[in-house]
Amino acid sequence: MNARAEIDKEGRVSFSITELAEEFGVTSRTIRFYEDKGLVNPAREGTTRIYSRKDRGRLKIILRGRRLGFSLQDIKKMLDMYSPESGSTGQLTFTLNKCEEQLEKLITQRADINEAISELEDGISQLKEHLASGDLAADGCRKTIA
Amino acid sequence: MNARAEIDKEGRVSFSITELAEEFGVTSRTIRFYEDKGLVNPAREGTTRIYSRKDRGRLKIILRGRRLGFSLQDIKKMLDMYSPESGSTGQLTFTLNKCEEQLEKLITQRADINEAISELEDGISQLKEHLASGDLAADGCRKTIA
DNA sequence: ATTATACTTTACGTTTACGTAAACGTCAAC
DNA sequence: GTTGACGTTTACGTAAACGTAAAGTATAAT
Repeated sequence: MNARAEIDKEGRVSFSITELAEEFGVTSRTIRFYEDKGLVNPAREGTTRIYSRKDRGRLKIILRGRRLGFSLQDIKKMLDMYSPESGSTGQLTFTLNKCEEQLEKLITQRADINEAISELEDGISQLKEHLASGDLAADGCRKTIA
Repeated sequence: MNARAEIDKEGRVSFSITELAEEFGVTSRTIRFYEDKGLVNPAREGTTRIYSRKDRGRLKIILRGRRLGFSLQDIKKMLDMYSPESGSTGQLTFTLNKCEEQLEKLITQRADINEAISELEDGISQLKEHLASGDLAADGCRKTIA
């Protein structure tokens, strides 16, 4: 396998902190903060942080977790789960339990979201009816909604 | 329609703050805090708060919003949307836009959650396999993982 | 040599969402 | 008449997740 076969656009092997910050739409401060909390651990070249593809993947997971409303602490646990270098059977079992727990939380959240979505959809169509029917006189009249 | 026909168990008409707190698993401090932020507005009997069924419904929405990771500010906006007493066409249109915006956010979140769920499910089954197969050796057992 | 650019650490500031104590009112029970 | 359960307001405290200077380092370009 040629090691340098994929070092152009998407096959990058290492990234700077600002590259990742821009790619993911966060500040470099945020990324350093995550390191402070033990969520990523990039290599160093002197003092400068060098992020591997794996680090980049972790960042992706972190930010998705954040979008889902998890705390950084939870996310740290989940990340530790995804890479079970802690080999003992006890650790694995613990990890498994945490995963299942997390899964249940997510399923609950999905249900919540589905409820909220249908309620919102109902609300929206009601609003549209309202606007369609009673829209005869008004100054700030703004109709086309699509 | 007999007005008192439903005043027993589930047909309650008013609630105290601790009743609601216990029902929803929060502290009364939390509920008062929500009032401070304008999310609920219970009646008063003297100084004591009296919560109607409608208030109770609002609380339910608030807490679901919280589970979904929304800020109280966002939740307040959403609540204001659900009750469009603001009659002008401009207000309604604004409300409609906000609703649709919110709907998109929720749909994105649902997609995120679905991703996270399947990844977690994969992770769980892998962990289970690992536990089932490699469970022969003892405590300090550390296997190199892919 | 200096300017520019990107990176670093240290550290105090800020917002959100409550917790927690202090100090008091009210009503029924003992 | 005081104990206890439940309610109230006021107000300081706190943890999480960064923002935001402040001040220095490193490298490349001018």
